[in-house]
Amino acid sequence: MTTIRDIAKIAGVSISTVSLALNDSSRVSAKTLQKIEQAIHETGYKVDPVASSLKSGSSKLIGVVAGDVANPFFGRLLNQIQSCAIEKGHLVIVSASRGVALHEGQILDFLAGQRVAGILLSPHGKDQEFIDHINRLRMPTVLFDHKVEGLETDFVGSDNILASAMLTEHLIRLGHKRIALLAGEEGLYSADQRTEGFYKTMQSAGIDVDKSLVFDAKYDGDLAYAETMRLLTRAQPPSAIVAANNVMALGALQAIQDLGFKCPDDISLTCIDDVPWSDVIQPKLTMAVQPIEEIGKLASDMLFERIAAPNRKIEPRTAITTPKLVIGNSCARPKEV
Amino acid sequence: MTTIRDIAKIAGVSISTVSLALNDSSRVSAKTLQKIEQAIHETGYKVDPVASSLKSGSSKLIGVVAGDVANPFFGRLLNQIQSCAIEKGHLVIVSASRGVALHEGQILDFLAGQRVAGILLSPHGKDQEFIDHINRLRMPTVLFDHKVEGLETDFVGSDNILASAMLTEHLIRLGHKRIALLAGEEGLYSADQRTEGFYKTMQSAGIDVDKSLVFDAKYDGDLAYAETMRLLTRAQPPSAIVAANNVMALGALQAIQDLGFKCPDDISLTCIDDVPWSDVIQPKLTMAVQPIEEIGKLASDMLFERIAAPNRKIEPRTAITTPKLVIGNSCARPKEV
DNA sequence: TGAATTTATCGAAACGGTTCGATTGTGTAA
DNA sequence: TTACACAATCGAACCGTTTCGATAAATTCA
Repeated sequence: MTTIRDIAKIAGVSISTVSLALNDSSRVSAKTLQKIEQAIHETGYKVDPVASSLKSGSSKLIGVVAGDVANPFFGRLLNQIQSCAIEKGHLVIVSASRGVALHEGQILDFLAGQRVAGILLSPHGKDQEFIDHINRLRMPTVLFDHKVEGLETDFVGSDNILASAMLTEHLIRLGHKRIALLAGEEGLYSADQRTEGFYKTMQSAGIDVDKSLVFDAKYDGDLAYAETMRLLTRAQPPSAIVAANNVMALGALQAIQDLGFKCPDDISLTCIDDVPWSDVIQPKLTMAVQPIEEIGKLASDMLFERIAAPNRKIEPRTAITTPKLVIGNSCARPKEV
Repeated sequence: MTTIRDIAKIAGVSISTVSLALNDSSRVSAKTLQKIEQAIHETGYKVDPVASSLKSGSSKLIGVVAGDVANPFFGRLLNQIQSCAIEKGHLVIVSASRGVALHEGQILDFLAGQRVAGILLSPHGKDQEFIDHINRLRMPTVLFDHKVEGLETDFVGSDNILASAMLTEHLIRLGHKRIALLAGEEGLYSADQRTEGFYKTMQSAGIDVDKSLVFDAKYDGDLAYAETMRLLTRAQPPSAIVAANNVMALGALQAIQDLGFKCPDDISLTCIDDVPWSDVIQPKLTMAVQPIEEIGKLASDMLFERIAAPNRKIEPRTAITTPKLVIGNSCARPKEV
């Protein structure tokens, strides 16, 4: 491998001059710069990122930590983050924080150890210890998906309350009153917000929520399947279901089909989040879709802004994207109204 | 930050002794080891991975390079690789090789620069220059999905020929003769194999392939959509379609639905690859599914075996997994037989 | 008991950069 | 001409490890 020493020797200058030229070409004279560039070109020299990280304390890597890496939602997000990162000459270390032997904190430590330039995090933890941990890293951090109260970082998410409100409102307008909610895991920021949007909308429509129609299915497809089975076979079943995410909606749809019910004739179904290839699913689901690529772009931009200006003090920012209501044919008027 | 120097001072030994103890505890006496461990425990010391990489030439990172990061197929694979890596104390740098500003070779160089312990690669290139490039890296490498002739590395893939043969055979048994193929991009290893499996099966059944029914849709959903439109509206349309991957199948299905055709009544459809939540798609597709998690596990195991024994010469291995035929209800007997 | 091995530990030289303070050279104002 | 500012360059220390060769101590063997 050719090192900076070799370049210095070939160009006939000192090592420090080469380093200076490499990091800020205006610091050396045009003549020297030319000699150095020539030497670099001849040898195909590349600065060693590891050595550089060791001394400078920062690398061309960013860390992305999210819950479920297999969810297509995350795939699209990662894809977007990835292109943004590459544009800035960075690569992405990605890790799941759940369902993995390592604790979320350990993963963050690992990333910090690698001197990543910044972290994009969909946090799982939310207690004070977690907050302290993040603060201790002193690293550009942007949260997405889940906001953590008391943590002074940037945050990008979509308007969860609006999303479930949209869907609930849509159903109410069709005449539904007995609306079930397949909620996400209680305690998770996005899940709680989505639940809140549901309750609020029902309330302002003057409809009492039947608590037995609200179930914490923890964003899990199988739980949603089981609960939908129960909902459809009970006395006084709901006439519509709001699923707080895509996976649960598909679980519910499966249950509906397996029981031989027809959607939307027997029951209406809506959900938050996009479903891959939703166009070919019959019935086409009515959904509140989040602009995933936009979220990825916003989060990346915020992060790289901080990375570019490491010493400047930037006030924590919050970006909330607006979900879009996509009307399918999974909702109809309730049978007896 | 506490460094190895601090530990040495606290334990009252030299730096090199600490390093020795850290990397192979049998190299130091029990008494010294105990003192060192005590000091580490007190301070919460962690070795600096970057400094370690610089000197030792290897890190606890592995690189994964694949075509399309947004495809759920890759999401599930990544998920699997990820857990395997974490089990071995490694994290994953992931990058797309296509549709990205950087060239595949540059990404590999970047990874090598980071001293990744090994690379999992679904290669895009296949020419001699590419082969030389990989060889020059001298790094544990496992290829998946696409095999490159002439490259002496491990390879994990599924039996593509068998996969398309299964589907074609299935259709032939139902009585189909005019079968269309939506092929993957010509020149890509997996695509060519899938095409080969189709032709072979048709041949041994004594059916002449109508070349106008074979179309290179480049694994692309939109192209498949357009071609299916053409196929269905032409004179003498096919009675069945084999799609070489999931994305193209969904494009085809969309076209079928948009034209008001019924699957499988008007046309049968099958594909290679799993489709996320295929159970709720009507009709449920008949598919040859690859054992994604198994592929991820096999590839990771091979890689970490090489990483664990860096100097041992291991002959290149090839693992071919067997796809499974999943019967849905997207295939029926052709209309007039 | 003395020589030959083995074991435990150490000092110092890397690994390949960055960066600070010092040095030299050039142009400008007094 | 002297003094001073400023630009260009340099030497050396440092980032936090690993590892090699050397040394000292302990053990084995004849």
